[in-house]
Amino acid sequence: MKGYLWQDAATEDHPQKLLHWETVAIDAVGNVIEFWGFKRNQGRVWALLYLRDVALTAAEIEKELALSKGGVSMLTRDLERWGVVLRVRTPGDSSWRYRAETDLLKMARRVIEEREFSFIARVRADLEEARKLAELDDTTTKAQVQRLKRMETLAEATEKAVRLFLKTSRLDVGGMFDVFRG
Amino acid sequence: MKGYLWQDAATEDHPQKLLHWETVAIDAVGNVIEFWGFKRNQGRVWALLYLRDVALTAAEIEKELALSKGGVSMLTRDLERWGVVLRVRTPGDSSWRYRAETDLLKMARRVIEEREFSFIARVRADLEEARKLAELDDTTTKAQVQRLKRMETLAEATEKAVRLFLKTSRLDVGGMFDVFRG
DNA sequence: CATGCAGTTCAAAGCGTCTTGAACTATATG
DNA sequence: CATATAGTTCAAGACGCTTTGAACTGCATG
Repeated sequence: MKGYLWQDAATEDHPQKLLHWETVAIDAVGNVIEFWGFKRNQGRVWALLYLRDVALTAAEIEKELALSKGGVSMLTRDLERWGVVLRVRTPGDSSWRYRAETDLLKMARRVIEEREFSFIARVRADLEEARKLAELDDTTTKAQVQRLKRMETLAEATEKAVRLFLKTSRLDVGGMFDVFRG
Repeated sequence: MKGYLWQDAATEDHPQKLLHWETVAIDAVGNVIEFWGFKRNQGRVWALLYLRDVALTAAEIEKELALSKGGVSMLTRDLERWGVVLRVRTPGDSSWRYRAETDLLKMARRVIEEREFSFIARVRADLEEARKLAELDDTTTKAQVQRLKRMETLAEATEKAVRLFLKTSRLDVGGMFDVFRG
């Protein structure tokens, strides 16, 4: 059972340039994105770039969010790979800058689709295998086979629910995309 | 990002009385329940009791699933509290026995309702607070307020999606309850 | 009411993931 | 092409959750 810690990052002793409301919003996004199974700091970096609406350097991100140099490098790479952050090089500038590109739900959906579906498929396959093996075994009772089938039903219901979750989020956010791009 | 390890518990060096298909089914249930944010072993204990369909003692559970004494005590207490396992004392028996009572989805739904909804409510409240604070600040641009509103939309969409997930699972499993109780 | 087994508790260990920071590589610039 | 600065990598450390196991409590039974 995952614990959701709500530590205010501004509690740190590092000098913070972030405004209080920025901290609140950035951490809120960090928490949602963690809920979706990503790293909290991936959400925080995206949120900072999105709120500021200017391209920031790695050094600036590092300072604002009190992250390490290596951490920013990895986090921006992840966000870039997922297409939610763009890396730009302004002429006459010696370092890269990062800019929020699109919304996060796209990224969340992609992962749920790729990872969670295959996960549930695997569970279903295992339960099916177990039932088939049990049926070959003389000592298995009819009631046990029934119960294995009921477990399969459980997994199927789960898969169906997740599928619906994705579909809904896609519909819901159809409108949201426009808002985001507006 | 959580890794889902699929280790076959039968790989252990402990003497196993579990049949192979039992192991497969029990671990599959453990994996789904972990996906829902519970402990893998809570699912495994429930699955063992459900498959066997007889009341087992803590010592038997401990042996079958290769768990510790203290672990079984805590796991059965959790399952009992959630109402998915019943503790029974047969006359002339010096120890308690445990029996699977109902399906697991009920328990998963309850937690998603209680914990995840309040979680998302908190995210929404934080984003709203941030926006209100930002609006009081002269240096905040209109675009920034817009972006904060868009983040709220994101959280709202998430909440809506989770709500739909619950509703569907409840409907879906309306039928499943009967199957489970059949 | 003594004895032994069943059951509980919780500090410490285990384990997996995330983050750090120092060494390294790549790139811009004089 | 030398030097400084930006960016990457990854082993080690930090952190949080789960499990263990030994000390403890409670309960049944003679």
